[in-house]
Amino acid sequence: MKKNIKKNINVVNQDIDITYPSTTYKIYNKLKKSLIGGDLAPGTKLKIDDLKKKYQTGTNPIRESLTLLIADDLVTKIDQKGFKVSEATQEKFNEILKTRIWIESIALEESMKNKKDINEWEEELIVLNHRLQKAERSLIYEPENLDSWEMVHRKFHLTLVARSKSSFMNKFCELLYDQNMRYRYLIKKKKSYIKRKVTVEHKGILDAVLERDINKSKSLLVKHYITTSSFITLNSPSFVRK
Amino acid sequence: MKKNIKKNINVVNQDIDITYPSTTYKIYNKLKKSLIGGDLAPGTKLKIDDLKKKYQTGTNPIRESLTLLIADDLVTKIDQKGFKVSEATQEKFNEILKTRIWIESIALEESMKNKKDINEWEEELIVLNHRLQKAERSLIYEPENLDSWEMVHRKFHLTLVARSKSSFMNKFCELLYDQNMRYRYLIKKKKSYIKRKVTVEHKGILDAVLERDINKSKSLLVKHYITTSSFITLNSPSFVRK
DNA sequence: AAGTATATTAAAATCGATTTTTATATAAAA
DNA sequence: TTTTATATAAAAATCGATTTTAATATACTT
Repeated sequence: MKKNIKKNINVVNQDIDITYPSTTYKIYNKLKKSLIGGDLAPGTKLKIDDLKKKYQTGTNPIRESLTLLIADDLVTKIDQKGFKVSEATQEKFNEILKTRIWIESIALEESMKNKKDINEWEEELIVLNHRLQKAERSLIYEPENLDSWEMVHRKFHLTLVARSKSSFMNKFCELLYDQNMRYRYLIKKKKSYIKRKVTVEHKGILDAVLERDINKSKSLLVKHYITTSSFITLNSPSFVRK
Repeated sequence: MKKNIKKNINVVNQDIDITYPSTTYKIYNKLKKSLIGGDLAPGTKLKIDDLKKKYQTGTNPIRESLTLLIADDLVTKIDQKGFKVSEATQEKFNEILKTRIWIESIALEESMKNKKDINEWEEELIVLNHRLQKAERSLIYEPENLDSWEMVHRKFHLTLVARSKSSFMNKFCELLYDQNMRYRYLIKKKKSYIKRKVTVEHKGILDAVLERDINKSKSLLVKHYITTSSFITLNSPSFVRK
């Protein structure tokens, strides 16, 4: 018996193929949303049976999703003892900030040195920045809404550093961005996060990129990260749960 | 019914706990060895049923191992279409080399700037280099033998860059080292790899580190990587399988 | 012959039950 | 009381069968 009608759905006299993602993929995304959005407190034990009930599915998709989330450093596994939500500490946040600065400085420089399709890239950044200025900043994390401030912001920053011609660098940047985002939402949950006006900073970075001034761009990007991070740390002395 | 006697084995009048790793963990390591050692050709389809037979185990440990290997970039998954051995291309190798140079330059510099326990670190490097000079270089990959040239070499290089105080940097370095190692073994399988005399180069890097000359150390490390890579690329124009 | 629909086969993905291991509670000994 | 052993409960890990999806082969149509 079929659960879903998945193929050859007849729509206006034309057969089209609709392929749905696997259960694992869907659960992975739902869990990831909860983890980054701060709905699951750091250190929380992730029991297979509980998750099976919650997501109405079997052992396999749950375990596979959790295994995927290890790579994102959102879930931690101890062999034979199961999974838990990765801890969030001040030290780890400092590592994320530091590493982002190291990695993204290189990635931005390489993106700017890379002349291939540089005009298209600059135009894309202008459009993304424009959307960012218009978007309303929400308190909740909704990755499925690609027009949300958060998702446009993510795209803007990742596009900035995407042209180093290294898929590894791109992956590292993405990982670190999501890690950083998680900490922002953890702080929000503590209601101690001050919504900053970052509009001017983004415009500054964009202008420096358009001027093709590599050092200025890098230093503004780094300054942007340090300023934001100081807001996170000053207002919340510790992430460590009780 | 128990498959293994795993606990409270009485040895010389004393009960000790011996805990064996999970099947998943064991299969993961075996597969990783095959993937890095070049026993599994790039692009090969990894069928669950075949692997179940080969490793005499069920679906779950196989799928979970493969999922773990995605994070190592040794296995690629397409949703609903299964797993395959990650492709190995000249472009990807160039990316690995480039990214290693970027990342490890920072990591080495930070390792040297970090004065905490610096003497112990230098001594550890001296010992590792000594062992490296003595070790015989083998053609096959045996990660279980920690005294093998390959494993000592790995330890030497990773120790060199391990003190940046960023667990992310350490993870990136490890990932890239293993990726690079895989390409070396793929070349070996093609019998086109010339065993180089790298002893002098390692000694050079070590001496520069002991002199605490950061720029010299970095430039020798980079030179070491570029020289090695030129041997890989020159002697084997393409990794792409037929 | 080339394309399109249908049937068949193969493989991926999932399920639910079982086994193994760990964690907790209880009882016995020092 | 603290420690150590044993029993019980809970959770992780695994298994084997079933379901779903994709790939392939076959028949049908233009």
